[in-house]
Formats: sequence, structure tokens, C-alpha cells
Amino acid sequence: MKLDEAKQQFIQQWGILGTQWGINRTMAQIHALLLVSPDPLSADEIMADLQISRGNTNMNVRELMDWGIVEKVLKPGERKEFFSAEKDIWTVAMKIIKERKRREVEPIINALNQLKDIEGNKNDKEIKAFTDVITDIQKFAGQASKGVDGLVKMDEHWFAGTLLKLFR
Amino acid sequence: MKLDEAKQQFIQQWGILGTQWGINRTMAQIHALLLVSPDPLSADEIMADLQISRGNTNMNVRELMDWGIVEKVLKPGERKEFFSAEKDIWTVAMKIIKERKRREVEPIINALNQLKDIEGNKNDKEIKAFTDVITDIQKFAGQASKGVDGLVKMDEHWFAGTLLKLFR
DNA sequence: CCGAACTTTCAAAATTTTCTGAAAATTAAA
DNA sequence: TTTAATTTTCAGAAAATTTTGAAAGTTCGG
Repeated sequence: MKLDEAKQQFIQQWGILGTQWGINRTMAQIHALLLVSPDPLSADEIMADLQISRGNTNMNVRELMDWGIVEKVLKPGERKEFFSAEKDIWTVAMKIIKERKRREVEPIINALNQLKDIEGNKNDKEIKAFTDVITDIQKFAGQASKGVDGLVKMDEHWFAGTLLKLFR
Repeated sequence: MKLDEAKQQFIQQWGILGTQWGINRTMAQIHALLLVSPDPLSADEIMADLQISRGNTNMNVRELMDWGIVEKVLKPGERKEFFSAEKDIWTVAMKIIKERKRREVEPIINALNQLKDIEGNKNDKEIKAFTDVITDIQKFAGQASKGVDGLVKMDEHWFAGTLLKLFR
């Protein structure tokens, strides 16, 4: 298979995967494109490659930067901005998981707290079923949260180890 | 807070969370409703509660059953079908993770295999950047997959333990 | 069988999300 | 400062997804 064909297929697949997980297709595609580009790309290059508008490019690149998995790169003597993706997949995964937890899961878990104080007899079947579910979700979320933090720590720890290797 | 108000809020929140993770809002809402209902509900009850059409109810309940987190319950002497949700949150989470992995992640990981065989010099910067990313994603996916299978096993093991408790 | 009760399907409508592109804002070289 | 290059914004257009509801299909008691 030719490189360009393979790249396009990868970009399409990554876009589909993103969509299925609630991530904007274009955002996932830009991410895929930057992942497989050895050098940083300009907005114009992204636009040309993915056939998308400047506005779309701009918004999704910014979003990727907000997630901490793409960064702006300035080349000396060039007016344009270039963009480069974090290449270490484990680090990428950790950042995404951490960020989604923070943005999407934590607010809801907090909101659940307010739902635990229900008027009426705590032994009523309906009330008990409800508060039990809320409590269980909170417990589960707490455990899952610890698990995720553990993974993130692992990553940071391993990163420190890698840095050391550079000096050996 | 009144029970019904809290229920409605929980259902709305669960729907939003679902949406953000690429799950149909109504599907998540039906799931939430069944989670907090002590008894199985009929399609008519779900329709009335969430103010949705029969078709919508039917499709999303079927999808929840496909995921293995809602089951059909037949009451003796009743013509109607009733639906009940798996109440153990850990089990629900494991089923969802397992299923999403199988349906959405695995097909893409398999598709990546075909992208690794690129025409041209393997040392070319562009080609190397591409194949390295694909290889890293596959490695990562393999590890993550093992991790998930481990969690699922934990669940099954723990389930056996719970069964025992019923007899103590 | 028949027909009432219930479930399923799916084309079209409604809604939500995403994308475009031109105007406004910003930046920096001259 | 002026001007040209570049980035950002966002209202409206386009696309994708979800929902409806009525017709078709199924099931089962009599």
C-alpha cells in the first residue's frame, strides 16, 4: 500500500473511532494527521490535507491544544504557526482520560450529591431504590477515579525514569 | 428534595453524560429510569415518564438489551412486556466496557494491521513516522485490552464470592 | 381460525451538531 | 504608522443524528 493511501485510511478510521466516543470527527482527524506527520504542520497544510475550512481547522486545533495533546510550534523566520501532536500514545491516552474525567465525569458526580437528600421515609421501596443507585454510582466513581489517578501516576513515574535514561 | 424531582434530574444528567460519550441520549435516559425503578417497567410507562414515542422507546430498549444491561421480564397473566435494568453498577460498567471494546475498538485495531505494510524505504522519515505510530497504537491497545480483560475477570471472580454470601 | 393487544419497522420530520466563509481582530514587518 | 499576513470569531448553511407515528407484523386467548 502507498503511504498516502494508508495515511488517509488511518485518518478516516481515527475519525470514526472519535465520533463513536463523542469526539468531533474533524478533531480526531486533525489529531490523526498530526500524529503521523514527522514535522509540524501549518493550518493551510491541515486544510489542504483534510479538505476542511480555515474556521473548522482553527477551532479544532485549539480544542486539541486545550486537551494538551497538540502544541503550537513557531519556526524562526516564519510568520505562520505550526502544530505538532504529542507522539507518545500512553501519554496521549492519559491526558485524554484525565481530561474527560475532569470535564465530564466529575461535574456529574458532584451533582449527584444534591440528589441524595430525599423527602420521605428512607425505607420506602421507591426512595431506597433511588438513593441506593446514587450511592453505588458515587462509590463506583470514587474507585474508578482512584484507578485513573493511579494510572496517571504510573505514567509520570515512568516518564521520570525515561528522562534518567537519557543521561546514562 | 422530592423523589420525583430528584429522579428527573438524575435521568437528565445521565442523558447528558451519555451524549458526551457517544451514547444516544434517550438510551441513557431509559437506562437511568430503569436503574432507579424498583420494579420492571412497561414500554407505556417508559413512554409516559420520558415523554417519548413508542418507536423510540422500542429501539432504545432493544439496544440496551443488546448491551446486556437491561432484560425483558414477563409477568404471569400479563400480555405486556416489562423491562428491568441490571442494578449492580460494577457489572454494568464491565459490560459496557467489554462491549464497547468489542464493537468499536477491536475492529479498528484489526484494520490497522493492513496499514503497516507500506511501499518504499522503511527508513524514510515519513514512512517511519507513520508505521511507528501505528505500531505504538497497536501495542497500547494490546496492553489496554489485557487490562480490561483483567477487570472483567475480577468482576466474574467477585460475583462467585457474592453468590456464596447468599448462603451464609 | 379471528381479532384484539401488543411490538416492530422505517420513511419522513424534527432536532442537534458540525462546518463554512467572510468579516473582524491581531500581529509584525516595513 | 501603514499595510499585508495571519488568526479568530460566529451567524447562517449543511450535514448528521435522532425521533415520530402510522402501518405492518406478531402473538395469543377464545
